[in-house]
Amino acid sequence: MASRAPRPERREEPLSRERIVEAAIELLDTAGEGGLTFRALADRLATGPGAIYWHIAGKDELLTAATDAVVARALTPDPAGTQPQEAIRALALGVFDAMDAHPWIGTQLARAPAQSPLLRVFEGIGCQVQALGVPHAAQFTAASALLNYILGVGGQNAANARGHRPDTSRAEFLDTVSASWANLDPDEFAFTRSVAGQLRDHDDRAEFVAGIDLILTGITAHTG
Amino acid sequence: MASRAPRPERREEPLSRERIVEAAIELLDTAGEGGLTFRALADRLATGPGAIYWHIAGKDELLTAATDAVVARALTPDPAGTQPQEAIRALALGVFDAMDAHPWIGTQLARAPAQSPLLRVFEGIGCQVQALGVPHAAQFTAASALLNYILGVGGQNAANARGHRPDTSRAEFLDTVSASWANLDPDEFAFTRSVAGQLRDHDDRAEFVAGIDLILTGITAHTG
DNA sequence: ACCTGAACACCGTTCAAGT
DNA sequence: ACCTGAACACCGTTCAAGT
Repeated sequence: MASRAPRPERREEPLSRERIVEAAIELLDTAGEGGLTFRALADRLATGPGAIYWHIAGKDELLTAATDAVVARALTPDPAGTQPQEAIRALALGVFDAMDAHPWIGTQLARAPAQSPLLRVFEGIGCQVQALGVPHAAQFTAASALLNYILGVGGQNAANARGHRPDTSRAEFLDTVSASWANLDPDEFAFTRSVAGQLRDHDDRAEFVAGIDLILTGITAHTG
Repeated sequence: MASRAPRPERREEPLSRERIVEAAIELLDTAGEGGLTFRALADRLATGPGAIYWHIAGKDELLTAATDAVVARALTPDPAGTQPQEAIRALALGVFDAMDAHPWIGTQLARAPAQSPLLRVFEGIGCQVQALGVPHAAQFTAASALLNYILGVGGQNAANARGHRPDTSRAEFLDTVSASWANLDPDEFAFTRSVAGQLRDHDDRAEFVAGIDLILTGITAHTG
């Protein structure tokens, strides 16, 4: 009665770090954050769980490598000559879109110590902050603020993705949350109730950029 | 040879949801995010793992309840009559200090769906954003930006706390990271290298408020 | 050098049995 | 009603044995 697992593809190529990471990304995308186990991964690669350890030290390294690969793809170098503000928006949107397509990297980035690939994002933002003419002493704060905002959004995206069934549409989800906000106690949650409507109609991506722009306004306020 | 576990305190009071949550907070604080298991918790409460399930649905609910309790304590109502900007700073710092004392809530808040206790923070921020005179259409964006920034910082704090041994001092940790930044490839990480010094000397808490102020500047830029 | 898969030391969770 | 603790179905990880 035990149904056969979806038969693993014939393994022609030998195992490699890259094939393992690629399979892990697929598993995370299709089965969610809880779906990545060494056994499931080994099944997909038509091998035993132990084989993976020859190429990867452990689960932490696997998760980091998977996040690294996805973020690296998102960080295509922007065309030279763009204005700093536009370049920052492009960079941030690149990360946002990657987090939208692979919600699990939101969780992962929030957990990653200040190492690659987070550092690459920080570097990219920082360069443009410099280009904006922000005084040196304020550059660290400015770049950190932008990065932390991006990470916060990513975490929330990941949490929301975990929160509902993958088949419920975005609009459906927003409707549900919006309705629950509208039903909150008016004494305790006056503000939240008042923006419940905005939540229902909002566009995640536009909202995300609006936040970036808000911070950019703050960064450049004293710069001219 | 197996050393006795630190003997559980005599259990005089009956088990209760509150005692369980309190013990969970202690365990998370002392043993870290990985230290909270139903078995360890049961030991501390001088009972079996199954007993806990009579009071709490499962681990997710336990984690949520623990975070809820800690955040609730941090959100003491600020004295009436404070300026909105100051009230937002106080609110944010309350959350920051809580995350500093209990790094695991950084992870937890980043994971929490838009439910309590996150919602209470959002509500508090939103009220003050209203008080700032931000137009209604922009209030949601403004409050979200602040909240997401706070969550991002919390996630990084938690990641850093996980990253090093609990006995290494803050200064030691910053020294290590700063040194590793200073050793990065100058071609790829010019900006990051240039702020390595600022990282070593910075004050987390002051840096956090500086970020809040940056966003507040952006929020009020078009308001007068 | 690389792969295999049984085995180990854990988890969260359940549940029959007790009081 | 509440507690107990063995048992179940998992995990990540290791490792002797194979090729």
